[in-house]
Amino acid sequence: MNAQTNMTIKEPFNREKQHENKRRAVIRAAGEAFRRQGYHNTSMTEIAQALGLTKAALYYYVKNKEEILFECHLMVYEAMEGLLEIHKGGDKDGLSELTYVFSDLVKLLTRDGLSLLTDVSSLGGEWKAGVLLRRRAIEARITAIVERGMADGSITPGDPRLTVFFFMGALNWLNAWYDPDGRMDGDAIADQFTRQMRNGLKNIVIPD
Amino acid sequence: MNAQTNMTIKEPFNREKQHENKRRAVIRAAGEAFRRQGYHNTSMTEIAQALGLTKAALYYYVKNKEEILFECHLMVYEAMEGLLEIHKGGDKDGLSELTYVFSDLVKLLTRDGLSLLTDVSSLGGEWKAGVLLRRRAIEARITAIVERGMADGSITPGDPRLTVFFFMGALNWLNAWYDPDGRMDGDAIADQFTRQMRNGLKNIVIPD
DNA sequence: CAAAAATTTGACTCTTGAGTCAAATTTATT
DNA sequence: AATAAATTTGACTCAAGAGTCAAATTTTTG
Repeated sequence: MNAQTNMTIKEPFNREKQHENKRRAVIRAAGEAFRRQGYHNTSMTEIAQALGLTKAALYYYVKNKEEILFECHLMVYEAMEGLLEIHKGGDKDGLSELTYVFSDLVKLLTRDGLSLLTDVSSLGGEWKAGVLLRRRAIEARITAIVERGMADGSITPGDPRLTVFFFMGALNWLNAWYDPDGRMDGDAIADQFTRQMRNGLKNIVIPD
Repeated sequence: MNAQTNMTIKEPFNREKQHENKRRAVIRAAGEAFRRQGYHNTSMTEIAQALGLTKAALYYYVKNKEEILFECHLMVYEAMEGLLEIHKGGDKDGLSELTYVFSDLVKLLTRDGLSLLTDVSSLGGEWKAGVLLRRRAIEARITAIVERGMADGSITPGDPRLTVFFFMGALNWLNAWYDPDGRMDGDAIADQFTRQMRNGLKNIVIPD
């Protein structure tokens, strides 16, 4: 293992890493703009300017605008799946697991520009299908937790899918009002949201 | 009051009414398309085709595409304000009023193509401001109900605005998944959503 | 039916923004 | 320094779609 070997192995890896990092930055910048102004109200030129580049340069990192939107979606979904993974398989009851998951999801979305985009229609066939598949997979995993909670008696009976749609709305609606640079604290939001979600589902006798 | 008088008074009125009705139809058709595909993925030509017309004809009823989007927003907000008006000033406590309002809101949005659009960014200055003002007015009215509920002890204490954002998300998220032609019953959705919202807010001691 | 008013259209212009590409520039390698 | 590889750019093409308008068509009215 001489210097030569080290270089031929490490250098190219670093190169790719550099490239990949810059690519990420592009997706990031685009994502923030998309969140604020929407996909179609954000031009490639704008995205480039946010990075001190020229539109043409972006195409060195990315196939086209649609791919950027796709990756934006994916980036969040990946993070969400990571969260689900972390909280999986505890011996807690359904409601408890859901509580932890939901709380972390809110925290995830109130941090560093990571945010759920809702514009799926701007993706063509293949890509759109991919995103929807991914979204449904996540919803399915959360639904499964809810179902488990209903089965173990911790969550009030009801249509599990509806149950999930209800509080997923809160997450998706975040983009419309939450300002990362504002004075609202992500953790405080997470706390109140989580309590509201949890109390809405807890299976106890609630007086009229 | 001869025939002449009747005509000069009635006819023009009817004319305008016809015109206004067709205008409404344009907004309606556009709104449905916007909901499904988004504003920018819907061309004026498509909207026209949905009505058996030509793009050019639309401009007889409407100033431009932006105006259509504006009216789409307004149409829903108007209906929502109507609902709020209906339930106003009962002697009920805050939570009760909120329950009725919310239930009716869900029903409103699961009926006849009336649906909340989220794309505000595609509106320019004046129009955008108008829509946001209207939206905030509605949120303020609902927030006021929540505040009253917290004051009279029917709703769990907390940041009222956060409280409202949470369940307003459920309404806005409806568009993403609810299919009017599907087999889900609007009333059933309203029932479960309302229960979930209400339980989430009810001010009782909830065990861990 | 004829005149007038209302409605619709075909064919057009214009702008915006995505995407391309050969050449220039910068960075790494020997 | 010279060469090669990576990165960036200016200047371009191209398509889509919004909006216009004079003329054609349809509807209403007297």
